[in-house]
Amino acid sequence: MFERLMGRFGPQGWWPGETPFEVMIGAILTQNTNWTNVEKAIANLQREADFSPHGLLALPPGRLAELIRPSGYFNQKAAKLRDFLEFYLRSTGGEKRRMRRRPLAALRRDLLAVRGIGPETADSILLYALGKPVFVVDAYTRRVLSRHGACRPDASYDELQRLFMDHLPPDAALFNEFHALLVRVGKEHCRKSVPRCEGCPLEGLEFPSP
DNA sequence: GCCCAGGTGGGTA
DNA sequence: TACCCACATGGG
Repeated sequence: MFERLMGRFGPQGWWPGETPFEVMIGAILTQNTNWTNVEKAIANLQREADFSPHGLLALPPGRLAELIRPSGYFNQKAAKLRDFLEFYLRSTGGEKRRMRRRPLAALRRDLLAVRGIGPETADSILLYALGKPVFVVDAYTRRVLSRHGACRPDASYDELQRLFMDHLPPDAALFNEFHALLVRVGKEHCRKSVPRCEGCPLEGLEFPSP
């Protein structure tokens, strides 16, 4: 799958964010939301609050919600962002590299304990912000794989994650590209409304039955 | 107007 | 565990 996708689309250059911190904020804001809407919200935060953890946390909660309005679910996401910012400051204690140095399993567990961070957001932060070899599963991953008979349509997050991580080397660069490519092919060929994958580069691949 | 978008947490049985 | 639901904007 990876070779076919890479051959068709080439490197995707993910994640679209300047700093690890920006990637983390983007990971929360993009939950069930189009990335272009997230870009508007991030632009607002950069313009109005210098995009620093302390700067964002210093905003009145209502103001924060107003700034991220374009990303949708803005009231919920404002509360999630504040909870995450508290966690971020606690975890780094002013020393940004501290989070990256922690053992992976413990860090993932602590991320999942933050209100508003579920498995996909936690793993996106681990992989795309911190460079950890963790495979990110999302709606596209499930749809693309089930369309091509590589998993059941109702496969769980952990099940899908294991499918990749048990069969690939723990390589963050590989996981980064693979997930981004799955999103790309999901958008262009395995769309929800189009049951046929017209011209899909994965056409004809065979998988062992689950 | 309608569908969709890089989910998550709370409630209920 | 297995559903069901609220949350919300913006683009095609």
